[in-house]
Amino acid sequence: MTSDPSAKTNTPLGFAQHDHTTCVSEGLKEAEKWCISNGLQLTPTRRKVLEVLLQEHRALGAYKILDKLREANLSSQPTIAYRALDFLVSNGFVHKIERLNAFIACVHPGESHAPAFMICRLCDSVAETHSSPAKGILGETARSIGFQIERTVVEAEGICPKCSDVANV
Amino acid sequence: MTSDPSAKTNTPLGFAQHDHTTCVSEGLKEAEKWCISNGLQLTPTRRKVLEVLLQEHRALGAYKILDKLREANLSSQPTIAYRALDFLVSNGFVHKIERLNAFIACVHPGESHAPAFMICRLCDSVAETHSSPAKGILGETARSIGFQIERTVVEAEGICPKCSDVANV
DNA sequence: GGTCCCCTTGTGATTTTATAACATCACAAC
DNA sequence: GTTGTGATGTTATAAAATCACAAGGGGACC
Repeated sequence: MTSDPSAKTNTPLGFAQHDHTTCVSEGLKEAEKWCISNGLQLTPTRRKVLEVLLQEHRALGAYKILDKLREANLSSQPTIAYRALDFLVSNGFVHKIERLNAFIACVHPGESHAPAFMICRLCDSVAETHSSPAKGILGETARSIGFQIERTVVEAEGICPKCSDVANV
Repeated sequence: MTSDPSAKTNTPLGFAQHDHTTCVSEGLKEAEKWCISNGLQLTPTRRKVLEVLLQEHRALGAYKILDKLREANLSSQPTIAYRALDFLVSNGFVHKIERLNAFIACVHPGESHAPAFMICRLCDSVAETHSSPAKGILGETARSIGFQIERTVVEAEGICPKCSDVANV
């Protein structure tokens, strides 16, 4: 099975080829806009953390991020990174990948969504897409017993198209 | 392997009232059967860990479990607990709740299934049900881009019926 | 009986991830 | 100027997970 990376609007970034330079600049621009219009501060530390994450379509652990902060002559204590991450996660710019205890930049911040992730266990890349767990069996069950879903974690682990191709060659 | 003939297949335990004494004994019995027929050893440590988890319909962290092992005069090093947990998870007797970095006994071991969990953020109880993420939008996306899903993590966070009632009284 | 292999456990150290507790700083409002 | 608020700084510690290596225990096989 060969993957066809040629663009499909439905193709999640991360596994697909794309103009990556815009990912960072666009992402930062989006965040800035959102912060301004919501009275929030995209401070240097927060901005740097977001930038670092936007540079990769993979999840980074908090301590890897901390290293990057240190390189940038910003503060170097765990608390700092976690605080920035809290802010970014709360505001939807970054998601936590629970399966990896790591963080990844959101590919379409601002939109409210129920994100889902595909994690390649070979190359560690992560692609974001969306799910609607509340519409499926889980949602039915929850409604039937009176469980109020506030948030869902949906993470699929497996093999990405690239690694799949390599394995078949 | 059928484990649960009664009609509660659609009602997750954990939030529901039920005869809890059987949860432990039945769970252990199931595990024993499975191990015997598969040439696996349900050693004292493994058995104790499973027992501890069966006693609660909530997730326990590895170190909480370790405490219980210590109380039972079994070994007290993290490695011990993690090894037993690995075994139990691999064989489907226990699931890891990624969101909580904690573990919970499976309510219907033996059946192959894609488990999903509902986690109450107020009382910390956890109920297991099942999902079919591969059938929804996520599955479609994965197929369309050639991502091979091997395993899914589906965890819903929210408020359980009990806590919901309390809040409304 | 011996010995080999495999699975399991024992032990100690270390790494990775995350939070607690408390002090300080900057800026705007009053 | 004082106060309130949000952000940062600093130190310490808790919690979760893994690594490396030694040793026991029981079948299978000769």
